[in-house]
Parts: sequence; structure tokens; C-alpha cells
Amino acid sequence: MIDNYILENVNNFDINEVLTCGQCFNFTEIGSNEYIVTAMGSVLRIKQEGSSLVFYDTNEDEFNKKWNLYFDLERDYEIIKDSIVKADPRLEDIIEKHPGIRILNQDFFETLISFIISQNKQIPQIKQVVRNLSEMYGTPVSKGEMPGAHLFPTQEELLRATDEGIRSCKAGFRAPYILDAVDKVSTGAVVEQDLKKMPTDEARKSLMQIKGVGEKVANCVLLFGLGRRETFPVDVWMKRIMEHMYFHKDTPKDEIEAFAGNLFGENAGYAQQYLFMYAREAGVAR
DNA sequence: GACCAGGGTAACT
DNA sequence: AGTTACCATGGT
Repeated sequence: MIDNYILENVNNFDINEVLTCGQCFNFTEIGSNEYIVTAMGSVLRIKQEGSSLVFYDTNEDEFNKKWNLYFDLERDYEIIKDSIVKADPRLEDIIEKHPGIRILNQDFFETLISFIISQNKQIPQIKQVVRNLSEMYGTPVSKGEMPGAHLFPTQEELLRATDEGIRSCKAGFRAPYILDAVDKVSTGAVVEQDLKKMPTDEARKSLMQIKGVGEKVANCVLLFGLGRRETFPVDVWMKRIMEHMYFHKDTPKDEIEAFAGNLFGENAGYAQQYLFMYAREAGVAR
């Protein structure tokens, strides 16, 4: 029986905001401030109690090797918030709506496939397809007394997938896109280690070779799966909130993206996440 | 039944 | 280079 690992005095962290802000999809809420998270090649039961985080059945070594990085716990979010507010003071109130958001450090391949699935889908549906894929092709994992969970499938596991199989996971027209991504990654046309060395613009171009990966999906992969925190994905909600705040008219997504890059610089990705949550909850109209 | 969802592609002007 | 129909699926 392994002990629980408890991390105290955690600032700028809210487990609900972190998991439900639309950056990751392979998790389940099992109680108040308590979740089962599948990531980093393992499954985790985590609960937040005030400023403390309880990592169930987790020793210090596992925390240091996996969860400290995954949850981005080493980063000082005070500096990030100050920088964003300095760029535009109107962001102060928006950040305070969800002060506990952090950008996770997720697996590249899982992020790539998940955001291919995300196109023209709502978050609950994305979660369902991710779960279906994980149960059909991913490795089952268990830990402690948790019910059975499945890891997101690896690229090797998805090599066995067929168009019909993926469609049966409710991926619809995205099935061939997923297969093309698996093909490009497994044949070496797109290589994670190379992407990590490339300038962001070059890495974006490389990702967009994959069918079903356009500007927005590529930016999500860069931001959530490759640590490029300066990228600013513009989806329907970001388009609305940015047009509302800065343009007051219909504006092309690439123009919005460039504007945000200039305004928020290396912290544009964080600014995007605070704005995304605000836009959705405020129901910003078109 | 129309419209929309963390869009992208292909086929048009 | 800039539009537009279409793509599965589930919810409102």
C-alpha cells in the first residue's frame, strides 16, 4: 500500500479550472474537487482541499517524475499574470474569474489526436470520443482501488486502428485525419523531437502537413503538447471575445492571432486560456 | 428542422 | 487570394 503524496500551499491552482478549461479530455470527475486523470502513461486520483493537493497512492518519486511537470507546478503564475495585466489592464478582472488555471504539459501524440478530434465538436463530445478511443485501443491501467481506466492509445497502438474502428468511436469524418496523423508520425514525416527543436512557425508548418490539421489545431498542439506558450489558438469563442474587445467587427483569425502575439508576447498562450474560459462562461455573443 | 460545436478540405470564383 | 458547401454527431 503506497501512501498519498500531499502538496501544500499551492498557489494559482484550481483543479476544476485546470481540467475543465478545454485543454485536456481524458479525465473523470468522481467527487467535489476530486478527479481521475489519465496522463503521463499512468492513472491518477487527485483531490484538492483548499491550497493542498492530494495525490492518492503516489510516492514522492512518482510525483517528481510525472505530476510536478504535468500540472506545471514549478512555474510562477504571478509573473505571468502581471505580464498579461500590464499588456492590457482589462485582463485583470478576467483572470480573476479563473485564477487557478494552469497550462498542462501534455503528451504530444495525445494532444495531436485529441485536437484533430476537437474540430467542430463540443468539449463533452470530444471527451466521449477520447474515451471511446482509449477503451478500444489504449492500455488498461489500474491503481489503488480505482475502477478500470484506459490510457490514451500510443501511436503504435493506433497503427492497428481501422477507419471503421475509429468511426465506431464516433469520430465521424475525422477518422481519416486520425489515420493520416498516425501515418505521418509513424513514418517519420512528422517527428516530435524535431518539432521541439524547430522555431514555432516551422513546427506549425510541419504539423499542418497532416490532413485535418489546420492553423488552429496546430496551435493547440504547439501550446498544449509542445510547450510553446506564446501560441494563441483562435477558435469560435476566441474570435468572438477578441472581436468584442479589440476589433468591433468581423476580423480574420490570422489577424487576431498576430495581434495577440504582439500584445501578449511570450505569454499569449496563457492569456488565450483566461480569455477562452471567460468568453464561454460569459456567453459572449457574435 | 435549423443551427451550432475549441475547424478543415476541396471545389469553386 | 478569397468564398462556400460539405463533412459526422449530438445537443438545443
